[in-house]
Amino acid sequence: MIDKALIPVVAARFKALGEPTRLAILVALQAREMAVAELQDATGRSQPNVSQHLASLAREGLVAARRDGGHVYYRVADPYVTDICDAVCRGLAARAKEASALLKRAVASTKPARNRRGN
Amino acid sequence: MIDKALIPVVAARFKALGEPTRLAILVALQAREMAVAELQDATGRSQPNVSQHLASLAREGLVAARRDGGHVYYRVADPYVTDICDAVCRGLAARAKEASALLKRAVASTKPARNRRGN
DNA sequence: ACAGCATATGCGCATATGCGTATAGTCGCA
DNA sequence: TGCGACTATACGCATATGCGCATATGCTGT
Repeated sequence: MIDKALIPVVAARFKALGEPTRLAILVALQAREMAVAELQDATGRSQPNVSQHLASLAREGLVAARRDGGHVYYRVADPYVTDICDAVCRGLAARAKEASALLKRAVASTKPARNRRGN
Repeated sequence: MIDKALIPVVAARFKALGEPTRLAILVALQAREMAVAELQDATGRSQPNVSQHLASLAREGLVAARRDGGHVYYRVADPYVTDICDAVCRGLAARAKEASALLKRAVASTKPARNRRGN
């Protein structure tokens, strides 16, 4: 799976992804490259905060910047980000499905069910 | 990619993965289910700390516990964990390759190269 | 050169988080 | 039931982290 020596490196990357604002930035950038002000609007955070999170993401190589006049446009730099998120979502979906099945059964045994013998 | 409403949920999962000790636990459990004491040995952390991290992972549904006598055996509960890590590693590999290429070129232009014209 | 917008950085604060020590709970066994 | 091994929880501490405010830096047009 993962080499033991790489654990801190991989963890750092997960850590970068494990913050709602940063993840929101990445999601927004999935559609197209955006300037800081646009990302500020997309996330509802202050401009300095967005800049800080962008710096974190850039340090991890997850986004890259491009200067154009007075604006700086950011884009997703790691093509596997989508794959990563998809895999996480599959896991969450499986977990949700399981949980809902458990709930259903719990409810069924709480309401003894009409027209049914043996409870 | 990700629904906006799910961002906090997904981020929580990444956060759980974004800690070296927790990631080390998951890597160890990839091989086989293990008791807490074994994981303590595998990670080099104190027993209470391992228990805490296991609790975090369990809350996220990433691991599950099974009691057997005086021992509690933990196993990976999300089958997609491997996929997630693989995707992250692919991204890291791509980034490393790029960086090494840049370094090579930098070195090449620093040592102007013998038997070569036009520098 | 100056004014003004867009972005980055420094700083302080409140909270979150990882860690170890101490302690409590759980189980099997005599 | 009492003891010992295994695991979970409580607590306190040091550090890390996210946040906004203030300010610095960079670029453009006048």
